[in-house]
Amino acid sequence: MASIRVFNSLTGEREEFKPKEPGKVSMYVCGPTVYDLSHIGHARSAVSFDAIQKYFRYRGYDVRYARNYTDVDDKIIKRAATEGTSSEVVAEKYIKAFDEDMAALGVGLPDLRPKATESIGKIIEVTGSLIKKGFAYEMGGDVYYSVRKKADYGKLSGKNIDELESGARVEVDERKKDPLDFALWKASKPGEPSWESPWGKGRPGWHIECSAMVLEWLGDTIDIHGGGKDLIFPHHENEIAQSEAATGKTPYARYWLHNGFVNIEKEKMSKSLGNILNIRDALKDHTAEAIRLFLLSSHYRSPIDYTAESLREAESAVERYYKTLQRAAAEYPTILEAQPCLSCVEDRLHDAFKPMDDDFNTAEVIGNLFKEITRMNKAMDEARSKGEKKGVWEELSNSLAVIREASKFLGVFNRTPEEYYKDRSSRVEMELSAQEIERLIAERNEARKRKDFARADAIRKELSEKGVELEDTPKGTTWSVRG
RNA sequence: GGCGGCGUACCCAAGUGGCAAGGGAGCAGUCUGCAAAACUGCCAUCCAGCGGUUCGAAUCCGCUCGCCGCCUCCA
Repeated sequence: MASIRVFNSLTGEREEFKPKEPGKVSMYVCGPTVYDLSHIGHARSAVSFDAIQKYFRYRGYDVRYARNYTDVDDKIIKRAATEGTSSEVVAEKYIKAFDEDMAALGVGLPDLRPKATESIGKIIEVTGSLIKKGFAYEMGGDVYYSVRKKADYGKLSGKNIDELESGARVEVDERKKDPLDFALWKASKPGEPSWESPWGKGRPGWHIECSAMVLEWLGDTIDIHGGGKDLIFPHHENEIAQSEAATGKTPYARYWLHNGFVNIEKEKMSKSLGNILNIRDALKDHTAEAIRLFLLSSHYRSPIDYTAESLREAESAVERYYKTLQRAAAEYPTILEAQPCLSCVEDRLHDAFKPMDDDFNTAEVIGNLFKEITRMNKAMDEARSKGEKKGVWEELSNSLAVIREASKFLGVFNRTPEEYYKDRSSRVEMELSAQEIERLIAERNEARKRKDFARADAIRKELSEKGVELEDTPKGTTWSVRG
């Protein structure tokens, strides 16, 4: 079996993926800080790594995948204050919302979903050992990591300490020995969530929690660490520093994978622009499947632009697939239920999925799936014009096999046409009931039989104005709701 | 100022040394009472520009122009 190549942010190159233990993959991806609804950027990260994780499994790896919830943080505390409630309540509320959004997008549950607050013991332990080893120091109840204690600080982001400091954008904190030193442990103010520690009551800093959760659940060296590109500095840089200092083992993560950003109509999503797109708002306008297809239609490291146009295109692409399925089922009953023959398409599967082995190129795989869709339609067209169905069933079955295998890791094209159209119909406020539509279709077909095409066209027009589109097929008239 | 990325047709987007995937739009045709869908054909002699390396480059190197990200919480 061909090996998988991954782009490693640490080296800036594509490398052959060699896990620490053959056949096994340990993987950690930074999850959300749960102080608000998650946005389309979280969706991209989650969907990208979901596909990656599923592909490893598809390829037979034994995967242990963790994605955390940061449930103790300044923003959560602030939010709790404005809502007049506790951090715990805020965190729980948005963890639930995040989980719902992920489920809607078909993101599988990671094997482990640790919360920062559940690893406080480990955080204190790691912090303590960093002090003991001289990498961290205590200052009035705070504990800081000393970035100058390890020579290789900056190796992930390609920065060096002196240049960072000349940037002078780092706030100066008198308690720190060096402006770049970061908090491992923060003394808590009254009313804030806090835990007893050797340095008094306090709470963990941001970076240490991920290190602690990784060390606690996955070990000293993991295979893959993922997250958004923006986390490279300082978050992941700091994670590497503190983890490698604490364990004395290098590397902390063998491969670092970072996904690109989502822009909205060519602009960066930001609070100040007020263009943060929540996942649930996106789901109001588009099907989850179209959103997922859109996210996977570009390489995970490239920036992508979320626009009304690009989503409409994704929606059309999804519809093209289900229309083809619907047609296949109409012309070749039971084709969708039949067991496909995987051994018949071994070579095609290999060719179609090969791009995944080169840094998870989902975009190219999707392109290959559309070739299969064209192939299905072509076979059915030829059979119809020749009046000879011989061989078509196998042709359809083989293409379906390829698409369905891909859907195991892409997470799209995995529904029946009925489910798809039902979902689309339910998204539109229907002025007409299904029964009413069926009645009008029957009336129109009567008119067509009488060759009363004026009446027939009037009914088509009437339905169209209400968002219902008709299609006359050899098997009768079908209708769908315009998305 | 420092670090990094990107620039492929009307739009989106693969391609990472051997004669430019795929989706959308458009045009023409087949089919259809009409329409839609589907299918067929057309749609980048060229991959921001200029040099260089090479038998051969969109793909490697250099320079120029343009866009973007990070350096501060951030997926």
